[in-house]
Amino acid sequence: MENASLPATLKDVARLAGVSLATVDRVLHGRNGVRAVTVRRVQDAIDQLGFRPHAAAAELARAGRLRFAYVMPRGSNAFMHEISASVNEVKGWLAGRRAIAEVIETDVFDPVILAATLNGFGDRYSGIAVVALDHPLVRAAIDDLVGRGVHVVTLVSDAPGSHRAHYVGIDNTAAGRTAASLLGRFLGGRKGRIGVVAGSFALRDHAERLSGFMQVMTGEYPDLQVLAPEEGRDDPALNETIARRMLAAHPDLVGIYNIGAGPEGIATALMEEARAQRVLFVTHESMPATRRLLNLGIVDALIHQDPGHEARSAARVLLALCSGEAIQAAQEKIRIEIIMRDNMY
Amino acid sequence: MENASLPATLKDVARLAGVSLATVDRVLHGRNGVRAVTVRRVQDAIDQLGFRPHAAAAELARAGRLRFAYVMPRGSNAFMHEISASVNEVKGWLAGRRAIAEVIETDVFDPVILAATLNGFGDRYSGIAVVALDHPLVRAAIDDLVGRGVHVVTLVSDAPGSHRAHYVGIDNTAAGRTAASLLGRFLGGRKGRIGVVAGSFALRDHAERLSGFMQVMTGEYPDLQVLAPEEGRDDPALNETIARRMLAAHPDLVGIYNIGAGPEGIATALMEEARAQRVLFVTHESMPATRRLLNLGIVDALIHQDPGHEARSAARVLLALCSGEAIQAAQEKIRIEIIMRDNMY
DNA sequence: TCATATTTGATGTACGAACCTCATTTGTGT
DNA sequence: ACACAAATGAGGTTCGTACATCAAATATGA
Repeated sequence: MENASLPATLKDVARLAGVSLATVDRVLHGRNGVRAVTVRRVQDAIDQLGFRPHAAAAELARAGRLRFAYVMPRGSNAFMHEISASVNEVKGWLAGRRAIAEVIETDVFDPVILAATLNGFGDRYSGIAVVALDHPLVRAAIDDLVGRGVHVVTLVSDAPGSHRAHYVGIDNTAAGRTAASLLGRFLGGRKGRIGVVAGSFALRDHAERLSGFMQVMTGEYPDLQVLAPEEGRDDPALNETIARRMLAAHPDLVGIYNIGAGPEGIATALMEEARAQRVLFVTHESMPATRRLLNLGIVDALIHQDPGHEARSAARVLLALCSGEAIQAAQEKIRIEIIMRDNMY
Repeated sequence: MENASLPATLKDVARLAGVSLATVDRVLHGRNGVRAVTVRRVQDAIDQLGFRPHAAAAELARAGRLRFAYVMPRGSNAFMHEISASVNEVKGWLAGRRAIAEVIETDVFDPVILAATLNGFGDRYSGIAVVALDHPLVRAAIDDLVGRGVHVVTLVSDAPGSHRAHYVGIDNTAAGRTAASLLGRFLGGRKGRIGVVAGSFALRDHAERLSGFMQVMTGEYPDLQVLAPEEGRDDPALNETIARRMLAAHPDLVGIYNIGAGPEGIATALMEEARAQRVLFVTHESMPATRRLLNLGIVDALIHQDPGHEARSAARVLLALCSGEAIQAAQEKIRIEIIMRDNMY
């Protein structure tokens, strides 16, 4: 690491490696025409000096602009729309950094279509943020892109087996645990049954949330019995039907955890239900609709991930990856936020 | 806004305003020697073109000329140490952006000393982040700096009447409300008394938290009676004494809210207390000590503000202020985080 | 060993803004 | 109209990297 006073520059690397600037440049950009021995010598110098390209200089010198793609689900739920909206805000910031972002909408829930979309990119983009699907076809498409030198990060929904450089999103197991803790604490010792509504258990994030939820419920709140989870396909109408059926079948229902989207349906069912004690309701994501329900007292708490932070984080990470900068782990960590009436924003 | 295809540069501004690059530069940096009419003409051109200085170019040209000071409390509580530690990490990031940050430790709780420290800075720094005190002397010192062209942001603790450009910290009233909601919800209808321990009501943030706490308690939880708040001066030992006295005097004490630092003392008192039903405990800031208490089940929830985010945010804002960049409001908003066992990090 | 291919060096330009100096123009008061 | 100050222009240098070109050195194969 040498002297930490001033960051090392390319010139320093060249001097230490005993080669010219041009050669360092070739190594740094993976251009061919450099012997393996020389490559190693340069890389040693880079390591020894702790050299990191000065992002601003790189950006300034970059001839063409960087092109990023955000691959988002088409016509999906409100939360995804919030992310898309945030991406549009990020475009302005990226423009200032001489990078262009495009939002590509596709059916991310169909592995074949999503993989085809990714495969069709060629090398149009230098970086891609994709709301992924944990499926062999998708993993293969991602790995193919990475192999061709495209930087890929997953957004909101991960594809853990792939070679994506980074996952921008929350730990969904922990999110499920958090939901369970909140319900358990808010119920303060009351006994009864808990209903769980998910979008689809085929979605990795939903399955993980459920798993975390069950961990805590069975482990810490034995007085609360969780009903068999049901799939509402993120559809408010279907969710409403499910919630009504649960309420009717179980007079001792004391709480509902909605794992996916479409909480409005469940809220409708709850609002028409008159019980001595309210049925608690925990759902995900802070959005106009859910904030309204929180204010009305229908929803008791929201488990939130900040779409703005996610969109920005993906942009920062892609930019860092493209320019060889270090990623600030602490900054890019997406938090599981608990939102109640008073810390709403 | 003209043509959005390519961002406008200084040259474009100069051409449109009909002046030279040098004059634009003078206007941009508030150097004197430019007629008011000319200044306006240049600013009109800037607005018309939507000119934003190219961050990377500015950074590159800056080359270490920016000096920032973080004015932090000396020998204070653990949370402040966490911020100081974060600031040290930020130094590295700032170094990469060719800006220099220094941490100045002083007695920020004494208005005279703090004001003297600020007054002594002259124009050694182009930006200052200060853990402020809401006091006329301090406000005057800040205003003086601002008047001399130094960019000032307040950190964690604000000085609302001053001309500081930005406050990096949470809404403490809302934080107090959040604490009350959590206690209220966790108690699930139990009746009883609530104890409140603060550091000092002379500290604006403590007073604000208390105010928010009382708002919610009196408004929403009439079954919970709040005892007269006590001052523990952020001292664990004193806090322990206070907590013991509260527990002894009130068999119906069901919860404690610790507004300031030193929660360990209260925890000690609580751990030695054997009651049929636990006394709930809500305190501020996620740190090793409080996370331990959360894991042990002594603390039920933490109201947290992320010191890393605050240190970085101050750096970003100062950098933006110094280089005429826009501040990303959504990004710089410091959130009131609710931490439980499962979303701890 | 020679011809050829591969690897490396030397050098220059560009990026956009910050900041500097020195000349020149413009304005002001008398 | 003059001196003098204030305002402005012109131009250069710097930051660290990307990228291009051409020459020189070295390695490789027949």
